[in-house]
Amino acid sequence: MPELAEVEVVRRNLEQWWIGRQAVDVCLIDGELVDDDDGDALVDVLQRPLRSARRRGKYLSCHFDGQVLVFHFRMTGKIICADCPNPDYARCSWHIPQMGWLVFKDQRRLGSLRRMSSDKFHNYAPLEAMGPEPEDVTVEDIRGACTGRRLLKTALLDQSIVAGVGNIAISELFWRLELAPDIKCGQLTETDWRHLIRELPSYFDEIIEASMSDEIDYIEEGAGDSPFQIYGRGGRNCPRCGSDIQKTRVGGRSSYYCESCQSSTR
DNA sequence: TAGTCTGTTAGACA
DNA sequence: CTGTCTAACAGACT
Repeated sequence: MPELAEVEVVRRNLEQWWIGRQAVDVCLIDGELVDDDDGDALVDVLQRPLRSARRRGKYLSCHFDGQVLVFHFRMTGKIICADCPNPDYARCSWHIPQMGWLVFKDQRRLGSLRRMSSDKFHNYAPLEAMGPEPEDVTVEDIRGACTGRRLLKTALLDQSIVAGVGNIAISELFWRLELAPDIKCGQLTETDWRHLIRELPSYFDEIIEASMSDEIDYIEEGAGDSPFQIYGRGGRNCPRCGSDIQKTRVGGRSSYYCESCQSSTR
């Protein structure tokens, strides 16, 4: 569940489920989740009242008095609300009375959970290195960070340039902007740049809205329809012009695009 | 069995 | 120095 939008959905759900409450029980299921000697400290922090849940790029931070827990979900991590502490792939669970078990699930176990003091959090290196959020980024921020020969896709996936953009967002954004999947930074017109900057925040806003669930049981994936127009829809029809959606590889990752709308020659 | 996957990073290479 | 590619992480799925 790993792009900005999905992390933001988790953050909003945690605000509903957890803020002002405290867990009365903790199950640390996967010992490798934390450093060997830090399990007890993690269990202690998880039982303090949650003060706030914040997001920066794809990072989620949970703030307690004096302590912070920082999650990164990588490819398959997520936090759900369940009625037991050990559903499949659970790595750590904590029980909020009247609410249920909050479960950090992570099928591939690439995600991470770090505990640190509030002081340390304020200069936590991975967050310091993070570029501006999509709503704050400017044309100069992006253009200044990449030369004309660089793939736009690669530049946008670089978290130090813009925070939170993932591989799905790239396909969706490029389709909205009618940009070829392998367009280089130097090939964008002034208008393209302006549109990109404008579309970035609105894309995420829309996906967040479409992905939100006010159910207390936060959806497992796949239940509803995909909010995506292009990603994962190879062979189907472009919602705009009806042509076939193609799948290709750019910058080592899959890109979906409409051959007709997103022509390479401009 | 081989290829794939919403992420990140180190190292090889051009 | 720039930028791209691959492998690795670890596991499930097709």
